[in-house]
Amino acid sequence: MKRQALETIENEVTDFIRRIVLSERRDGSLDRSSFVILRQLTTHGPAGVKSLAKELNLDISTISRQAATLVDKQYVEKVPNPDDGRAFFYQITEPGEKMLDENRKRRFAGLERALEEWTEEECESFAHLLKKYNHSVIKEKNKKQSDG
Amino acid sequence: MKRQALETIENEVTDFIRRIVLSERRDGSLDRSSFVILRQLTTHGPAGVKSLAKELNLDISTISRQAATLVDKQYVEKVPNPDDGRAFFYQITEPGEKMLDENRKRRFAGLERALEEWTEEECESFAHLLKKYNHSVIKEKNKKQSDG
DNA sequence: CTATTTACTTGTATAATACAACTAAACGAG
DNA sequence: CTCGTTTAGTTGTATTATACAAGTAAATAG
Repeated sequence: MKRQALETIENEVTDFIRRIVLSERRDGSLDRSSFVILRQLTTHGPAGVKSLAKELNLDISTISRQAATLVDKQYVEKVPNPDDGRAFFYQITEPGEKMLDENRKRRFAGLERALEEWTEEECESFAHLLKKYNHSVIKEKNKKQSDG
Repeated sequence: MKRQALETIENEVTDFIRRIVLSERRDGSLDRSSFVILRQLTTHGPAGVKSLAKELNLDISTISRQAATLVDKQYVEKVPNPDDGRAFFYQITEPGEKMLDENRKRRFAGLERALEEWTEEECESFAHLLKKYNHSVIKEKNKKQSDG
């Protein structure tokens, strides 16, 4: 029955998050927000705080500070926008890319160890459903917003 | 290829978390930690801060404060342990159960809306894999700890 | 009966976050 | 061109979840 499945998802999701949020904390290196910003910058190209904030669903001020610490660590460069004296592009640097890559690898390795005994089909199915889930949630959120 | 699937999982998981952590924030009512404590108390019965901390993988002090706010809100009662003058049991109250239940319903409803168009098979499969994932991660964590 | 351990609380610190106030550049109306 | 308004970004302040360390009081071991 679908209801049963949804209940399980609901329960497991809570655990899922707590577990990951916690495990990330100890992970050393990049915290989640830095990771997410760097990832956004590589996958979607240079951007200013405003668009980053929008893309990542965070407050501008949050991004502003986090980006500042990334600049500090020299993982990103703050390039003035030639067409607008107020605006900047944050651009990932060589060391930033490297850091992101290492982090990805580390995260990936943890996952690989955990899912060692999963079959390929299970992995693929989970990947697919997780992705689908994310899309469903985005869609639902947009719908809700346009409803008012 | 399994590697591809794992990469997708890794990517999607990051989004997944950010999304949920954020959406929970606006949810009003119970925050995640309160929710988790209440849920733990209903599913595993009354417990003191120490065992709760262990079960939930949080610091004792964190639980202590969170439990205190739950006592404040009268969602749990702090019952002295008759066999040990230092110890207490936190016990969910009637209003606490009600609150938990409402929250579960609300979370559930959100999920249901988001997954409206999923087939039953997809839901079941996702529920199953999420659960399996959680277990895999716990197992991996324990292994890592016993390794040293 | 004292010393140690245990269950819990409280002090302090950090990190991620939001909202609100601020600064400076850009833009639009006259 | 100047002035008021909007926009991009920063900074002040507050909140929340968290951990670690120090403290308190009860229990237990010698």
